[in-house]
Amino acid sequence: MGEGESSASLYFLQAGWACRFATTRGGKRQIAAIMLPGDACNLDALAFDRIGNGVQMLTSGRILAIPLPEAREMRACNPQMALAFSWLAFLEISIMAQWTMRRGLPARDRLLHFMCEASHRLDHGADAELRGNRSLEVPMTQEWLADVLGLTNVHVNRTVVQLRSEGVLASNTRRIVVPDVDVLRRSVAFDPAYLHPKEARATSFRSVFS
Amino acid sequence: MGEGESSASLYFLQAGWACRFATTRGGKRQIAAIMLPGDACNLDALAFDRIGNGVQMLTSGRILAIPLPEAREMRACNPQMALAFSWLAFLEISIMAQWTMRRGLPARDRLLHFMCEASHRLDHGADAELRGNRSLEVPMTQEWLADVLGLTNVHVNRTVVQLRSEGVLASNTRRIVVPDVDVLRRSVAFDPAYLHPKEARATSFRSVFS
DNA sequence: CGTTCATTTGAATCTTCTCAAACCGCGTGG
DNA sequence: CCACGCGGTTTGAGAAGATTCAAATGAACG
Repeated sequence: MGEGESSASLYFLQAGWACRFATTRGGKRQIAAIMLPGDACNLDALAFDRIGNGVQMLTSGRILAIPLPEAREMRACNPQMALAFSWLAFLEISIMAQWTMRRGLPARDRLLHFMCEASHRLDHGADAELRGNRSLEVPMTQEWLADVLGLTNVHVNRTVVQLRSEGVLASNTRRIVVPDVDVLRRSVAFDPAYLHPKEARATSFRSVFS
Repeated sequence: MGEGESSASLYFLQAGWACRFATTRGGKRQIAAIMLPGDACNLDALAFDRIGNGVQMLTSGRILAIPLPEAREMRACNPQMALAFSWLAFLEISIMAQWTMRRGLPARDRLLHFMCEASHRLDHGADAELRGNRSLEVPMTQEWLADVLGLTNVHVNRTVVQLRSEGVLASNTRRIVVPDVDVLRRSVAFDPAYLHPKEARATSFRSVFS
């Protein structure tokens, strides 16, 4: 799905990692959000004709597509569904506020904060396989990670090398690995409240879309 | 309204400037959004019990408060209203994505981009008085602006001084002034598409809340 | 094996921050 | 009327963090 296009369906990610991105005037790719199992890829299609962001898979995965008219129908006729949609939208807002905040942190904290977010989101996400894991695999090259964090790939690399020497990270090509999530979480200040982990992710909802 | 509190009402800004902010662990204030006439201040109260951000006025103004139960009632019983709420939420998402992106720009562009956003939003906002003005008054100290842009007040100042010497800005104490918005818009790459200016801001909506 | 993509390293440079001090405008109380 | 304090702006100098450009190394895949 390219930037500025209009999409015919609403997409829900059921397995795998994906991201939403924009390309700046300077030709640089800016990743605006990452999607994990259970997340919607292009909720805004419900409201706007033209989508601001492109969407791309980071891994192989499974996607559920709901034709837009059908999705709008669901929203209009089923109040539970409408609530679930808007709950997802507000969660996105909450997460994006943190992404803005994160941009103010130094590179090391920025990277660790992102890893923490990912691990918490997987813990509460739709893919039961991924919940409560001791370790975390982030299926991104350092270059993609740089676009997520708003850093250069070079600087991300220096930071990764550093964190590896501290034992917080491991990495092979195309993957950043957190061997022990507990160690990660102790190494940076992270308050998962903004992910609203406790509040039911509209339970009826998960059973439908995940 | 403080951070982490729960709010009893939904607040709509009818006149004046306000902002949503969070305080970081380091005690620094991070402004997550600014609200202009016609904007909702705490839409997320519709979904979450505890609000992540504090809300504060930047100027005197006028606020419309709708008790939460009543707002939820409106959403549930009036499909038009529900659509309007969610349209506002998606607009917020779109704007916040740009705020993240903006953090990747150098200070000068960051500042100008923000000014452009403000001028466009005022042009399409609820306060008719403010529409189509040749000049723009941003009622913020450089220190607040720094918190918006994620810069230090010192660096904002240097940037302001520079832009003033170029004739793009003027400023007296407590106010940044753009004498000529056209000059501003020519001085930085800015695409207002993300503000979805064309799409009706749920017209029925504006008449109710503005 | 050669090609391509990703990671790593170095050196120079740039942007922004920090700390510190001076300055200015404005209102308050002496 | 003046002295003072306060919040906001301005300036300087040094340091930290991140970028750029360039090149070397490594891993995977046909």
